[in-house]
Amino acid sequence: MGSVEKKMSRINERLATSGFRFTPQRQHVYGVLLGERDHPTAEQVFLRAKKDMPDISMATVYNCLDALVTSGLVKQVNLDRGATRFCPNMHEHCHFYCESCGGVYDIGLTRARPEVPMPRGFKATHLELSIRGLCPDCAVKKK
Amino acid sequence: MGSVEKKMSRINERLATSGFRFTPQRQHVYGVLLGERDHPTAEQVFLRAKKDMPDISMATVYNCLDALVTSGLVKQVNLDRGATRFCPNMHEHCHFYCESCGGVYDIGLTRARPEVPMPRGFKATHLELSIRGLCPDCAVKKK
DNA sequence: GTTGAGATTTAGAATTATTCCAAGTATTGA
DNA sequence: TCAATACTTGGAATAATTCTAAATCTCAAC
Repeated sequence: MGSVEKKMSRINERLATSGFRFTPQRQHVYGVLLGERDHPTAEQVFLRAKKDMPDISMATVYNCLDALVTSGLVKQVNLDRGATRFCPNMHEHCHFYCESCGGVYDIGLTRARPEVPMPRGFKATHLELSIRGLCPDCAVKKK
Repeated sequence: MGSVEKKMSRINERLATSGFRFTPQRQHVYGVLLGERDHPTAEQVFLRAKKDMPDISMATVYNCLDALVTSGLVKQVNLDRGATRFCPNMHEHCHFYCESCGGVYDIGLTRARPEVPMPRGFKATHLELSIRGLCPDCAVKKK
């Protein structure tokens, strides 16, 4: 069983443990995210989802994305003023944001996570690292 | 000369080196950010700025914020789906986002920045660390 | 299997956040 | 002084997200 199939099989229980139902729309939206790992916006997910499920609505796409995020199957990525992007990669990694083209890329994290001393009272649940700069294509063009 | 005055005196040259003019509106917007360090949205900056400069417009606030960000005087902070927030703290630090109340707090970074192995071709200009969780107030309430 | 409660989906309206535009004003340098 | 350019303003336009109400579906209890 491939990696994508494994992920798809986990969606049911993951949704359930967060109190959500497993629906064709949620499965399909998750499939769209797994299919093209380019950190699409809700709008892009909507357009892609409509190809195989023409009646799906934007409201449902938002609902599905929210359910997937809450269930811990998908990450929400906010790197600039534009639309939120979505990422089904739940391995520890960080995001690279290209300040020229706006593209977002996953960067693997090999080292241990950085230690941050929390001031008294703050309860951290997780840590996010992002990097801004130029992606390879834009770095070449800017020279 | 206090810290705020020092910062205000630097705004002129900083804007100039980025090709912007030093205007009363830009000075005032910067002052608003320095005055209350709670990571306000553009809307909040607008409301505060209007108190002492009643004719300033929303478009100008966006223009000023953009100029300040481009000049390296202010950071733009995107942690969730909501409006972009602005932060005049340019010391190395990270942001704590409270998932309950949406508040944003500066957290000092004592340790060295984490090392991230960049894939070939990517040119990183800077690194951002953010932490999600519960702020002290919300942590107590949730118990 | 019927029934009822609650979850989900849908289209579209509403709201929020940001950008764009055109006209007037200010500033700069020749 | 003049022209070019930057800046500000109000309002329109666009983009992103949330809300609403009605229809549909699912599950569990009966």
